[in-house]
Amino acid sequence: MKTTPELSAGQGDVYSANCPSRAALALIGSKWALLIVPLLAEQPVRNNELMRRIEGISQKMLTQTLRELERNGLVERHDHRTVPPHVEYRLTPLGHSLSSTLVVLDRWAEQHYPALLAAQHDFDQAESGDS
Amino acid sequence: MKTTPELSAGQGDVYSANCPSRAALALIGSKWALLIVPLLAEQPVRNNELMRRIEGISQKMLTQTLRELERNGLVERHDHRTVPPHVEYRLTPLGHSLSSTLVVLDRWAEQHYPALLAAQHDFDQAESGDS
DNA sequence: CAGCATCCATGTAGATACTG
DNA sequence: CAGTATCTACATGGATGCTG
Repeated sequence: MKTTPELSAGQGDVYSANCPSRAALALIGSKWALLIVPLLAEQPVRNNELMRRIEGISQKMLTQTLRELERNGLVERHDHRTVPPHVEYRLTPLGHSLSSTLVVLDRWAEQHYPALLAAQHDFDQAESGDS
Repeated sequence: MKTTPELSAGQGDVYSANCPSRAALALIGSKWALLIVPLLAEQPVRNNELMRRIEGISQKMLTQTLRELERNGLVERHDHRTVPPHVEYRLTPLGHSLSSTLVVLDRWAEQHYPALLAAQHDFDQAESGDS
């Protein structure tokens, strides 16, 4: 029985600076991918609807993130080639497998952010009050 | 008293730009927190060992991330106040609850990065080859 | 509607040197 | 050993205007 499992040792893990899993982690942990992927898990969504449902994202970052997700095989882009343009984004099977863990992360944030805010308050109080 | 606010839609979710859960998500999804938290889940770790085990992190980013995690109630800092200094970091219960989802994310990256690399290859091929 | 190009402000992160 | 301080390079990301 290993107390330090394969998580922390050797090649092929996220703790190795040169392992590509680092880059993968950076992609899937990026600010907007964290929101886009779980949203696409429900059903295919168009560019414009993504803009509306993800508050605060810019067209630039949306396209940029979608492209990167597409490039990594997590998202498929379907251009209906109509006028006016109609482009749908949907998850690949690989994207769905990722989404199932990302939704858990999103829900963790939604459920626990009050605790984080409370902790921040206490911490900042102690900071200003210590002598 | 409601300890768990509405989680479903509208306010209180990560898709609302003004919701603090966005900031929470940014913290827990940050490059280094993604690595530090699961590592601390195993057992308390000292600063120096974190530096060694997390390849590529700088002292600055390590301290900075640990501080932010501490401020948000995810990590506890134990200063033994000895000479030479001996400081241990460990997860709080809240931190452990987060860690259980982060380890899944880390493992996803480790398991699927070959698929991402393959997709990148195909995508880049198609890019340069399309007409 | 979808998206690209450009400019520009800010944030992030590394290197280095110094301190309790 | 465990930080802090400072400076700087670079990436991130927003605003705007234009195109198919």
